[in-house]
Order: sequence, then C-alpha cells, then structure tokens
Amino acid sequence: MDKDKDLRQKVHDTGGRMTRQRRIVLEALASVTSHPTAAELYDLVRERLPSISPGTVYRNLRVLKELGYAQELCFGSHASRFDANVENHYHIRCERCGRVADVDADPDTDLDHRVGTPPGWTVTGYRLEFRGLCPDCKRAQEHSDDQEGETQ
Amino acid sequence: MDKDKDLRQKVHDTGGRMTRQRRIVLEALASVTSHPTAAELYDLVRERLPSISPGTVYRNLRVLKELGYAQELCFGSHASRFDANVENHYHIRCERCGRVADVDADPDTDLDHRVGTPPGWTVTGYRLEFRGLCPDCKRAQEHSDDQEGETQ
DNA sequence: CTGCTAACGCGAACTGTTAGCAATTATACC
DNA sequence: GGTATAATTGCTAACAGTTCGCGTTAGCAG
Repeated sequence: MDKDKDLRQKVHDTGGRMTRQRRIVLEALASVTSHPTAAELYDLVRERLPSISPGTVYRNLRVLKELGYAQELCFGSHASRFDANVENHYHIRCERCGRVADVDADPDTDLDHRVGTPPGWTVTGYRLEFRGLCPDCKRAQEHSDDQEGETQ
Repeated sequence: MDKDKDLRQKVHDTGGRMTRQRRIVLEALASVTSHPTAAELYDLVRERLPSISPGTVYRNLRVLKELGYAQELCFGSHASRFDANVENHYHIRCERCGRVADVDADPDTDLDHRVGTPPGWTVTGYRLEFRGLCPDCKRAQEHSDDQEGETQ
C-alpha cells in the first residue's frame, strides 16, 4: 500500500519520526472496521508490542488524526472511538453495547443549508449519528423479553 | 404550571420524594434556555441553595432525565449539557466556546428510514447536531483576522 | 407526631484522557 | 557505518466529569 509511504512522508514533513509504535498503532487501526476505542486499540496493539503504553496510543491517535489518517468519533460521555476510514460516512451506535457500525447513506445531505440557523450564527457543519440495536443485542433483548420481563 | 404537579406525581409514583433540592434543580433548568452543563446548573442552583452539593445536581438531573423532564445533550468528550425542552428539536454548538443554541428545522426528517441500515441492525433513532460559530465568537474571529494573520 | 427510608452532603473512587520528565531511539549528517 | 540531537517513548501523576458509599437529614404515609 502506498498509503504507508504517504503517511511516512507526512510524518517526516511535519518534523515527526516513524517509530515502531506509531506504525503499529496505525496498522492496527487500519486492520479493523470495528471503530475501536483507544483502550481496545491499546489491547490490539499490545498483541504485537506488549510493552507499549496507553499514553503512546493516545498520542499517536492524535497525530494520525491531525495528519488526516484517522478520525475520532465521539459518542456522548463514552470513550471516543477511532476510524481509519476518513471518508465522509455515517455511523450507527448500539444503545446497549456501544458497538459502532458504518451506515450506507449518501452524504449528499446538504442539511446545513436547509436549516433555520439561529440569528447571528454561522453553520460550519453537522454530525449525524444513528442509534439502534446491533444484531447480538437485539437477540439478547428478544430472549430476555419472552423469558421474563428483564429489561435493560 | 401544572407541569409541576405532573412531575411531583411522577416522582411520587416511582417511590421518590420531592425535595427542595430536586424542585430547585428542575426550576433552575427550566428557567434558562442556555443548555447548561451540570457545573453551570450547579452554580445557578447555588444562588438559591448555597449548600447544595454537585452530586445532588447530577443525581437529580439523572432522575429528571429518567422521568422525561430533561434531556441530556452530549457533545464529544465535553461535559454534557442539559435541556428542559424535551421536544424533538436540533442544536448547534459553537466550535470555539461550546455554547449551544436551538436550531429551527422541521424534525420531519425521516432520516432513519431513508438510510442503509447495516445487516441485522435495527435503527431506533438518530442524533443530528450542527456545528458553527456563535455571534460572539464570530466577531472575535473577524477581529483577530483583520488585525493580524491569526488563523484558527 | 413518629418511623421509615429516599435523598442529602461529603469525600473518595472511577474513567477517559493529557502532561511532565528522564530514558530511549529514529533520523540527518559526516 | 558511527554519532549527535531532539522527537518519542514509558512511566507516573494530574486532570475533568461523573458516580459511589456512607453517615445524617428530612419527606411523607400512617
């Protein structure tokens, strides 16, 4: 992949270095589509680099974000999730387990122009996120539904 | 207002008590349209009840939320903001100062049906939030723009 | 009025994340 | 290749926002 070259270049251009840790953090993020949290990514990276520290993962995620190689997805007060797919696309988050998946929708939606901006404000963008139940949690929910009143 | 009666009833129905603190937290939240954070609300409440503790504000915000008397607005990793207006409406958040305002838009948008749900998932809703600059920050930005090359 | 217990105030704990610092190491230069 | 140098590491401590545990206070049903 020449994305690797691109990144290396960009890192160098900004006076940075391509360390083992940095490379592996990015590779790990790029290797999954699960939109991991920093902690999940830390676990993943540790499989290849057992002595890496959480701080390094956070640091490198920030760098990758700044260089446009990752995006951060914030969902409420929960831990941020990260995505190596920086294309404009939407996400859906499971209300029960927090898992995140990609949503197919044309990001054509020029919502920010069809909207009643409050007086004096300038709209620069928007965030659209779906909420729902992932397959696993839907199943779990159904089971607890017909077995007993168990909510949650 | 008979909203007060409603709430009192609901609180009692769920085995709760209408304490001075709980009533005042709600009144304070209902009295502003600024979408305060818990900390801001704490300050506001303290004007009337100087000895209230932050924990009590958090507790009561949770209760009010559960009873449908307040909604929580989560913006990224920042502190949650709260809104006594539980009608379906959208928000815009200032990128510079974090201030939140209401947006006029018909929430008719049946986005959740026009969207390519990932296989096995169920969509239960969505969150749409706008991002922008509030009047104050826009002014500040413009000033720093023509006085010096100051970007950002 | 009395008793039960939900809710309070306090402080400590917890989670997700960032900052400071000495030790390490990728890179530029010879 | 070897060497200097400063970006990056791993560590620990700090931080913000929020929740929890606990002994005390006070709503409210009887």
